[in-house]
Amino acid sequence: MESEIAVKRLSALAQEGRLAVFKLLVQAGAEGIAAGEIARRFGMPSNTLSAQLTILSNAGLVASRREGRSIIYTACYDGMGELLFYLTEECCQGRPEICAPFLSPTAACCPPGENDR
Amino acid sequence: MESEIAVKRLSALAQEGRLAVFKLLVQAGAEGIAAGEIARRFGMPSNTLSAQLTILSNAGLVASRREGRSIIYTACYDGMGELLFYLTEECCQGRPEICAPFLSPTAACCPPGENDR
DNA sequence: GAAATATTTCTATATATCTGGAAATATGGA
DNA sequence: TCCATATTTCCAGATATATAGAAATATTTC
Repeated sequence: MESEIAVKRLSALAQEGRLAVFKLLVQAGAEGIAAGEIARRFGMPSNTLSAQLTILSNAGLVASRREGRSIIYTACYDGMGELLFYLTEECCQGRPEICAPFLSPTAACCPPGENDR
Repeated sequence: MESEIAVKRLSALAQEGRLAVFKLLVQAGAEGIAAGEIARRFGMPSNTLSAQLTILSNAGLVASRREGRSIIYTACYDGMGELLFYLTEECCQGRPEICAPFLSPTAACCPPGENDR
């Protein structure tokens, strides 16, 4: 991953509201949660939340799909995994095999099939 | 970890310059690198770098020790590990054992003894 | 097609962050 | 003590981010 993307993802997560939203979506799994429902849970105006979701989405950390009138957001586990890998890949004098094999971008956080976008 | 600390750490890493400095220190290991040497490598004014290091330090991502006239900075692998754990701990419907056992705060990124503060 | 619901886009204001010049502080050596 | 080196602190201007009101867009239902 390029550092530019890593910074974008880190920035997206570096805010109380967005981090809370992201964690909620991470917990929610593949089913996801509608934008309105998220706003309701956090008592946030819908337009404010929409801006937050756009930032997370542009960073590749969440995805969305329309379902009727609602737009359902889900966490992108792959995007998260790539970031975790980037943060640790060159640890220990460039010998990532020591500490980060389990963090490889292909090692999905959730069981296969559960986190397909 | 409290979300406030997570946000602080994410914010600290969410900037090109600081992320590069942090990765450099992660690669450097326990030996660390002097502030001046870091500034030289990145062609950064010393006061600008100092501000960046202060932010990383306040976030608990780097530590420093004085050695003669120089101040040596090192990565805090534990602080990093805690953050990674926080980001993944409630993944998969609150069953972290599925995806994050290897990310536990006690699972050091580097071999034991190499990353003691 | 009109009304209700869900979400986004436009826009502006407030707030926070980034950067580096200049001065201050700390250490080591002559 | 005086000077050179290493780093930090103070400060201010430029830039970026956060928030939300109002209007616009999209979808379903009647």
